[in-house]
Amino acid sequence: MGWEDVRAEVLRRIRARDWLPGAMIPNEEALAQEFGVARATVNRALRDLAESGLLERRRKAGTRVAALPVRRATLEIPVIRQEVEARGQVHAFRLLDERMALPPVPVAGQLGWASGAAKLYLETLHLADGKPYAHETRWLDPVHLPDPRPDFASISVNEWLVTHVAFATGDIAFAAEAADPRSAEVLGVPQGAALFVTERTTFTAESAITFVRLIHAPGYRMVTMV
Amino acid sequence: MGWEDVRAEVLRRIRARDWLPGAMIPNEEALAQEFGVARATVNRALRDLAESGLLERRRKAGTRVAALPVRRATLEIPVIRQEVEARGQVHAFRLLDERMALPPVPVAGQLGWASGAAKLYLETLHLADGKPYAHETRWLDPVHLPDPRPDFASISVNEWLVTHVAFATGDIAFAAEAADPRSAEVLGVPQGAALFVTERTTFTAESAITFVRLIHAPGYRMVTMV
DNA sequence: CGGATCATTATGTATAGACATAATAACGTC
DNA sequence: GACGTTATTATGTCTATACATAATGATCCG
Repeated sequence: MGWEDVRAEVLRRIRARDWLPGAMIPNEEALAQEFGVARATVNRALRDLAESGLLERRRKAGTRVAALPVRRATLEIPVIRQEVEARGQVHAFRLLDERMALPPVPVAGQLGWASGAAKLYLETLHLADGKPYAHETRWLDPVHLPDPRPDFASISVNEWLVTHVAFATGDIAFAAEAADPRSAEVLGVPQGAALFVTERTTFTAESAITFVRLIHAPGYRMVTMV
Repeated sequence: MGWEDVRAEVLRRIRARDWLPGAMIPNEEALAQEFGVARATVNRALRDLAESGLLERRRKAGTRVAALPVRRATLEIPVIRQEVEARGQVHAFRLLDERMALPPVPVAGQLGWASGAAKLYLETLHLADGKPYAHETRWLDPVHLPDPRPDFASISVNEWLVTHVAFATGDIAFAAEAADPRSAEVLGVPQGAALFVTERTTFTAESAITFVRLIHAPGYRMVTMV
């Protein structure tokens, strides 16, 4: 009887509605006795279910089945190359543009960059089996780059960053947007087509490193299991 | 020195590039000695970092910093009412349609429903502060409903399901789609507008319960931290 | 040399016992 | 009855120890 067995049994009781949404369940001590395991084992199982949003736990108050479960799904956010290769396709990319320029005010603002400071702008087209897969536009603070700059035509910016710049925190946003003229041209779709967009901001402890927009080709779906 | 402190210190070393991507880190025993804690405490910390994709662990092979980290972000998928209320707005909904009908072949196929069997079709408009927030279309197997059916005009289908039907597994997909005539009319946007769509399929152990499409009003963004 | 076998090793998990912590419930006082 | 204090309780975490398990590397044998 391992902690996964305990979790499975608890999950079964929730699904079978032995324990109803909003109802308290027995405390760890009692469950440990019932299953004949140590309390730590029950704790591990219940903690896991709480992390995925099925249980709500509070000290002293006890454990209850979530009434309106906020399901937590984990999204895997791979490097594009891995994503394409996982589909059994060949990944390639073309660096379309690379120049120093003034970032738009909203971008500079969100990243805490002083307005009027030029940053590196990079534009890349990712291909899967030779067909457009995603249009990447990126603002990057060149402070984090060595001199001379890496050759981003041969190694993708993202992969260079993850292997050469300190791991970082950040946030990710997903949205639907109409294709602007540039993305439409690059991806070979009509202007105004509905495209899935991923925006990612990455920070080190002190300052913003980079802001990327990934505009995916039509038909892109992000899938997860619950 | 708790496990969160251990995690913080390990994370610091990864970010500071003391431990490079792809490199091995000391084993649990050694770290436990260094930090003056039990091995279980180190284990908890390293396991947590491995779950979020920053470390790769294999028995006997040891622990290494992920070379190309597949970042795992957790998405919270709340009930719409909670989502709207969390934004400080008032949630309301209108049941637009409720009837028995034949589900389209792709829907029936994905859910494993026999073709030719009529199911319940429900169409709902969710409002935030009186403005269109999301257009919900749903196919539901009436097997899971009591007779007579609940009054879905007064309690939203989703909330009725989570509180009255056994918890279930399922999958969720996100995509960008152009507004079809019906969604455009209901949400008050031009046809072809880029809309964010969430599709969710829910199963019990045996059979499919429901398939929902949530078509969000323009401007909808799904955000997560890493 | 190739391949099967076995010892070694790092992580994975279980255990009993202990103390910490947060939150509730009970109590006493005014 | 309202309010502040204290006791109680369930979860949270840590420790030391033990054994399980998977993967590697070394060894032995044909």
